[in-house]
Amino acid sequence: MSEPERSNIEEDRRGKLERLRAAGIEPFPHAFPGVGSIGAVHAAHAELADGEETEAAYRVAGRLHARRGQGKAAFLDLVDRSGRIQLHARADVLGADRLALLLSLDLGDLIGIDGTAFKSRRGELSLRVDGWTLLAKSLRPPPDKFHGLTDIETRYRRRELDLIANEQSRELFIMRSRVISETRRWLDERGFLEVETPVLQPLYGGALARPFTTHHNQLDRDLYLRIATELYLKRLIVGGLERVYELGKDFRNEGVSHKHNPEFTMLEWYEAYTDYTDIATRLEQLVAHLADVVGYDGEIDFTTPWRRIGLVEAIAEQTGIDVLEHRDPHALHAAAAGASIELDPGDTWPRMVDELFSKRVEPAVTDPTFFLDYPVELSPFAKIHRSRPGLVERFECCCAGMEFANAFSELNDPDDQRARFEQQRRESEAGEEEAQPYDEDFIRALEHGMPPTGGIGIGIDRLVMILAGRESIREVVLWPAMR
RNA sequence: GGGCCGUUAGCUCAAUUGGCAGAGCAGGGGCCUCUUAAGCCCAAGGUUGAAGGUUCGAUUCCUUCACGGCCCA
Repeated sequence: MSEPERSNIEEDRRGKLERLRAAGIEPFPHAFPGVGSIGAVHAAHAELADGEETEAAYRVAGRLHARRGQGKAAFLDLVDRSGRIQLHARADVLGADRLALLLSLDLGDLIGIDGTAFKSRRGELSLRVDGWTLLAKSLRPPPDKFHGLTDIETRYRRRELDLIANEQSRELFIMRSRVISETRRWLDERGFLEVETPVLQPLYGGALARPFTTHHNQLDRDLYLRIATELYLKRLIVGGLERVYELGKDFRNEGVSHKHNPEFTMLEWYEAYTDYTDIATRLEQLVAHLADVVGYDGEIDFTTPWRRIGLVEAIAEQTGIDVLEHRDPHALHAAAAGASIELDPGDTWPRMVDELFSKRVEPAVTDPTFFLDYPVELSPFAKIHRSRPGLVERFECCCAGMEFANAFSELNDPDDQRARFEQQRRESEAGEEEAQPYDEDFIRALEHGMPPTGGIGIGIDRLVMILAGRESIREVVLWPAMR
């Protein structure tokens, strides 16, 4: 993008920059040691009475956010990551020249403050400015100090401005960071090993999705960006690492929507000697813990144990249709039509089941719920159900109308896995673009023997949406995909 | 991909049936020592997303395009 003509406001700021330099002030110094957080100042003086003064000195730093002048004194607002604090700058403390220079700074400038805590007569904790340092000159005007930045496109494309202007946005991404670090800590404490598997893969797999393709110049071959970490992680289970997880980006070449971003953060973990019911227990404990840690105070009840219901039973509950009694597309289509639900008559039976679930069951979920046991056709990596023919041991977990986790008793019979790949190949040849490619290396690994294993994938972006009460994935991804 | 809506000053928003494009904040010049969306006075700030069309005259009506939002696929 070419540099647009500067506005008068920018010219004014550059003029001020030169005046500061002429006055011997370095507008871009190298460091400001010993900075404390504004939040810590608030925490230390919560009990101060209105009008009460202290001797407590602090060094803080942040962005100049507002200014209320009074001639020979002024109030300024300083904002850092932890919050906002009011500054009181007085000519009788600073001297007329330093006060004037301070007041000549622009909103958006980064400054460091040495100050003494007191509470104003109106009851606001403040710092009396004993000294100040310009830390970086801002050459562009910040967003509106009162309205913040409301234009949605600008908030996504120029997230730094959103973070400057909107405290809720800042809090959300701090919360997201907490969710991720706490998840790692929680898994580490339980003996899981964090691993890193290839993002660039010669063959993609582990999910029903279309991949992004890229090219390695020297090897002169196409590579895929991973759509899941599943198959590599299970090879680590074969290798004896027993409990592994990976938390990172997956990439799926599909449309964007309020719950889909083409690159998204996925947590997958695999635990030897467990099945999907053990995984369900771990998931509900982890999420309840995260909700507690981030101080969740919304409508959703994360109290464990969560409801567990069969997928078939859940569909029957919402639609009155027992899909297992209509085990072919014609019969199911007719049954759905009888319940005033329109299905695509060209779909396969498992697709219709998936459609009924997505349209009727998922949207009705508020509190977190496990939906257990899926048609085998939809689940090429899940183990056959120990007692229900035609189904596999799999659950999806939904909350706030949205799926956010998917888990199986992992298929470890290499011959069955080979048969599933063959089935996927037939679907691919029939035009199914999301079918799995045959992965011989994975089969060979299974042939060496994989212990019974439970595994799960958790959509971290969606989990953050749920915990933050946001309706759009774009609100919880720093730079969401834009056209 | 389809439908609906939007794009006006740095930011947030107005503008009657098609009739001189305005305000608040920010920025500039002044006044002001407990204010907090501080206040008061003065001056400035625009290719109304882009291109084309209708018209004496277009922010307004029409067409196309770009970008975005919401809903649907």
